[in-house]
Amino acid sequence: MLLYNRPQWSRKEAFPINDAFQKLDPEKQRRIWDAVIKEFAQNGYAKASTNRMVQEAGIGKGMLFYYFNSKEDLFRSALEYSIDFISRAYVEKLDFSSPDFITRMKQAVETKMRAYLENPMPFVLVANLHIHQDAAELVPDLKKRLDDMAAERMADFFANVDTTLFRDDVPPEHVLNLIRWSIDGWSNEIIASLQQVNLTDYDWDSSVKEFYEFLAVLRRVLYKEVDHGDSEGQ
Amino acid sequence: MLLYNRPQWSRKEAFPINDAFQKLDPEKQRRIWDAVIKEFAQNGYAKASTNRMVQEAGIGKGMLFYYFNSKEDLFRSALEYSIDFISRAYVEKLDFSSPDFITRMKQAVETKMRAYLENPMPFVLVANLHIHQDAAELVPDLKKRLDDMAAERMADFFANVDTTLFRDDVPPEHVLNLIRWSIDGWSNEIIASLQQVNLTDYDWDSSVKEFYEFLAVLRRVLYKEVDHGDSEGQ
DNA sequence: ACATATTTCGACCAGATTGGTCAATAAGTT
DNA sequence: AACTTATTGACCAATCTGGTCGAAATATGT
Repeated sequence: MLLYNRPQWSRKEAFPINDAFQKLDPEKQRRIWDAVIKEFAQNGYAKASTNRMVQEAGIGKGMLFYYFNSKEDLFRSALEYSIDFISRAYVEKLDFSSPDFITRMKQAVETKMRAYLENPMPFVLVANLHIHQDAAELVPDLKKRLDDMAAERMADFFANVDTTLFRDDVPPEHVLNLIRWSIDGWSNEIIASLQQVNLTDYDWDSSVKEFYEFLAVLRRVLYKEVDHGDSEGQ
Repeated sequence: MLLYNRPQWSRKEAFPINDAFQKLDPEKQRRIWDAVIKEFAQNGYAKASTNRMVQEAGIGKGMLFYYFNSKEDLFRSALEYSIDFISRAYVEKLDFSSPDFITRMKQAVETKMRAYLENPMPFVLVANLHIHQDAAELVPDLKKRLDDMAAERMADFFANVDTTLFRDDVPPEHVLNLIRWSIDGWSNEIIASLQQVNLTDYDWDSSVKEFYEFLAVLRRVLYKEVDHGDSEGQ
């Protein structure tokens, strides 16, 4: 509507020129996403400020509304981008082939760690969604997609686990919880300590080694006794 | 100073009349604290809105600045109140007399749960302090008091633990971590499920029973084998 | 070289929100 | 009645809000 006599140099309102953003230098895209997602993650939708976003991203105010047409579009795009990244870099790389639950958890936590280090903000946004109702209500479809994704992941995660590996004087669901919570606790502390130390000079090797030792301990206390010879491959 | 010739009906600026607030109906005090602390906990200092506070508390705007003189005073008072409550209802009730780590953890988690249910907002405020720099910077002394309190609690917690109770094919620090993380994971899930269900009709009995079973499992897998006969008293 | 198209900026807008004040009044107290 | 205390919400200047737009810079094509 009204398009016919609108001068061509102002196609702005005609349809979204998101492609202008896509054509941007990837580094700049990343800077913008970081600033935008961080602001939304910290403040939800209503209280997030587009002014602070452009300031942190180091771009002019106009550009944000040139790439995305409105704050609402921007939020939707930011969440879509986050879901895409998490799917691609984490969820789709999960490997449920092993029936050994600890092996599964190990693979999952490593994959998540790698994805988180490559691009942490999407994880933060999604994790904080549930405390910002206004944001979640704005995009019910995306919220549902996320919930479904989480539910499906959970189901896959616990499907076809070989519980006969577990010691049999303890109910298997307790063993599963124990493993889950221990590994969560471990990775939470890693992430917490990560935020205080420079990423580059963090001692990953010794951290990974500790993690493997920790998994071995879990095996020893929660699995059936096994003819020893170090069960952990790689 | 300046007190002598100031008209008595305006002692307002002379010194804080916090006592006016103290004399309030305790229920009203509580309503106000809930609103105030919630707003600060969610938004930090700068982004918290006194307007929203008075609206949620159901009092007139003027009263907030009558009880407390400024937003800054208000924040300080709110954090002091929170620290006091946490100390009184949680930290001071911790019992480190038993050398059995699981017994200690059990007592601690029960105490914290009770305190949290009685008055959750102070815990939320203190837990969120570290993600709101502006708030923490405003009251460096209180921040330090909190950090010291946490450090001291941690130290007491691990002091004089009888590690000979633990199975000796696993390093004791791993056993300690395993217990800590498992119990944290358990209580996190309780709190999460609590937020979706009506508090009054939550099935506490079965939840507590599950917790005890869970502790028994921890004992079985992490402690030395012991002549059975159910070790858990009460 | 020029002309046209695309990016980029930031001053600017009206409307909302900010922390804080204060005159008016309601509720107690003596 | 006289006086003190508690309470309100309209009001203030200052700041911030999402969003616009003209102008300038840059890229592209010829």
